[in-house]
Amino acid sequence: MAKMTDVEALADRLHSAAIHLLRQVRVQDAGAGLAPARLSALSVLVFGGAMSLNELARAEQVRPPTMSRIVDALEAAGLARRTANQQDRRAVVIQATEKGAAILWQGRKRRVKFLARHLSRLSDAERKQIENAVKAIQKVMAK
Amino acid sequence: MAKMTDVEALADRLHSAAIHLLRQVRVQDAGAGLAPARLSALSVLVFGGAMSLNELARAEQVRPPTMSRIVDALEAAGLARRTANQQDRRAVVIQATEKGAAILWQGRKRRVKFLARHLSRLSDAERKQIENAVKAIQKVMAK
DNA sequence: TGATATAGTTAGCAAAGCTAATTAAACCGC
DNA sequence: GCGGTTTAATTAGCTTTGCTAACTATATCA
Repeated sequence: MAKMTDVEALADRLHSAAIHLLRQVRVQDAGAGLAPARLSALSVLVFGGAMSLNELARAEQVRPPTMSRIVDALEAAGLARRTANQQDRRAVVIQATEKGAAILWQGRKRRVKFLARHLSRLSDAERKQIENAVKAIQKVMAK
Repeated sequence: MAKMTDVEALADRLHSAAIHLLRQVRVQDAGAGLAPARLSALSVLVFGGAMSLNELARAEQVRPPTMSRIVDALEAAGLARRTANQQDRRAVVIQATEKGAAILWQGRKRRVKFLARHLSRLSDAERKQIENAVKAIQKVMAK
């Protein structure tokens, strides 16, 4: 690649590593029987608690109509529930059901165990490096 | 989260960091005017050189019919070319055009510069940690 | 040569993204 | 407190990207 600074070369490799990592992890999600966008939205609901459609759409970096349809599907599958917001009757309150939370925990466990199985082949020192790198990335990519 | 080992906790945070990183980077790709799967396939062609449809599909972890349609779109946009394989006349040879390579380099540059801008706010030591982490991840996720 | 395997495409479906337009409620200025 | 504007969500309709099943054409092999 023509004339890249060191930082750019690092950025390039970090990007590539993130892509490959997520590709492999995504294979695990097939077992959940829930399409990726739905699983991801459900995850936000389970970990973030009840929220409005706009909030959920923003959290998932998706437009409201897209999220509206995803919530339709989650509701149809009995994994989430829309209720009225009494303070603002234009808005809806979306929350995960018990069943939704249960399904999500299973999927998350599968994914994390898959990754952990790989990471366990590394040395403690290497894992420590990854931990520090994750911290640095979170710091710098936040907002 | 109920009873997670240290390695699992690290896996969880690594997973989350990768998702957030790629989400932000993907925003940059909007500027390429090329849908994500097309951009990604084109990238494989530019960096991996000419290959068959099956090889390209495998590289992108996608089924042949899906890739066939993506290549249709790349051809229609003048970014890739199908030619006959003389040794095996069932197969096609797919390669990026000059225009395809040029577009890809632009997009890649934009993406890498975006990431590099963020990474440049870190210390040398932190970047070194990320570099080591990337190496460890590549080692362990390869294959 | 005839059966089988392989490369690619076509057809048709589902999921997930978008914008534009619509409906209903809330808010605000006077 | 009424009229205009803003905001929350949905509906409609398009595109892209994924899949499987079925088909065509070529290659391979017994």
